[in-house]
Amino acid sequence: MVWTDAQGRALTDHPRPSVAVDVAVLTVLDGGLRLLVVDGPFGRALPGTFLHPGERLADAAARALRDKAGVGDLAFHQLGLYDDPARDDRGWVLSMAHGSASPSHSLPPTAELVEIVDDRSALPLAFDHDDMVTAAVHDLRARYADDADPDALLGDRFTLLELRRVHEAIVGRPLPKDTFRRRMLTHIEGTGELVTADAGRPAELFRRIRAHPDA
Amino acid sequence: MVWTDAQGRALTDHPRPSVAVDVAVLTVLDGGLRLLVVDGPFGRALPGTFLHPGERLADAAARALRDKAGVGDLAFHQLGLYDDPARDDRGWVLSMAHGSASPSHSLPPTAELVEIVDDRSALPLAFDHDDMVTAAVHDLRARYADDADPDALLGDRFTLLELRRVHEAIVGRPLPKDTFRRRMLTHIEGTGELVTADAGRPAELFRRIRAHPDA
DNA sequence: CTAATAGTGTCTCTGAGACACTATTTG
DNA sequence: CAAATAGTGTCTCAGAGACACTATTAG
Repeated sequence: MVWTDAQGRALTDHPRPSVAVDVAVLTVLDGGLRLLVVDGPFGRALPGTFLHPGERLADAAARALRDKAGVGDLAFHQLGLYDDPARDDRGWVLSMAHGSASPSHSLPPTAELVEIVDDRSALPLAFDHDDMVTAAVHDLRARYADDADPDALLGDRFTLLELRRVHEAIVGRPLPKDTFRRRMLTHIEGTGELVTADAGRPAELFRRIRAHPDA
Repeated sequence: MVWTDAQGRALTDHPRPSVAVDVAVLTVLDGGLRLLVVDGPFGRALPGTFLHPGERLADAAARALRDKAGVGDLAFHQLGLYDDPARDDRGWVLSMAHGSASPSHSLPPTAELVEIVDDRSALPLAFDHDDMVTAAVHDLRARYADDADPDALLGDRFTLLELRRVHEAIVGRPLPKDTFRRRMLTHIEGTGELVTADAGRPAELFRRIRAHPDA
């Protein structure tokens, strides 16, 4: 049996698009957001690849990160499918944009990180990757608005100052320390441990609390 | 010049997936959420279609709604790309799920509307369409949480009772009328007009306010 | 001691929820 | 008049922001 679409054409008669995945990996460095980019024949671009036959999108995205940028084990999620037929000169290519956030020390030292300015890459990217980056930044901001550190940009344990620096980089403005502390205390819990910096009173180390208590 | 991927294969050598679009159209009827479904060879399913060569996803989704369900002129947005290689027995088919909301009176009288119970279709759907519906319901709820009527489920003018009924259907629980009124007054503005129902004091008609004042 | 950083007490403002009240219509 | 629906006054509670205060370290 051959399945046909509404126009009576067999499925296999349809020219099909190539499907790609691209991943916008964001990180926090020097108090600001940065984006992982790779250089290729089209200039600076997000790490990406074409979907292999039968492959899952998540697997393709992980493969792109590994092969193009040398990073592994990142969590990411879908942002949107970019579908302008003219978005790629090579032909009809749809690309599923993914967003990810990861601590800068987990990226290879050779990784090229460009600044995020005004929710965009400071250096222009190939294809429609600039739009993907803006979507990734907005998505990151939305997910950090109501949680402490959902993407584990910090390690298991962290001080409230470290957590606040991460949030400030993501929202792009300074946050009041007292309000921030009280707001976060519903999402994190103190270990008894103290850690001392160069000067001043030692800070307590906190850890994330599992899930939302209302879920 | 022939572009190749990281494995050195030419792009055109890749077997490519079929790409489909599916649309979860939600509406409010009799105080509850309903879903527009169509009957096909696989049973009840969301209206959908295969992407035609060079076509935009939005155009394909609009075409599916027109051809499969007889509805036009709906706004929708992307929910996610469903990519399980085994999701469709006919072969390798990726499907971009879209969500939409539209007033029930704008749907054809013959449209089949199934109830939404517990964020799912009361009747099971083909493929992975049940998952798409749940995503659409959550998306709808998120977008109505901070706005009056972003998808224009009501007409230009409406009473606060009508608006509250819509929100109650979407969040799935009754809402207190006084709090709801005060919360909505930042998103809507009163016309001077009054409208009288069967009994009781006439209600004022309101309209949506353009955009968020903080944007 | 001072400088520096961590953390708290408290006031104000705003918004949600609860509850009772007033206002305006039909019959 | 009673019934029904629209809309308001007001109290309480919770959370955000502002500001000043206390606490604990290094030197």
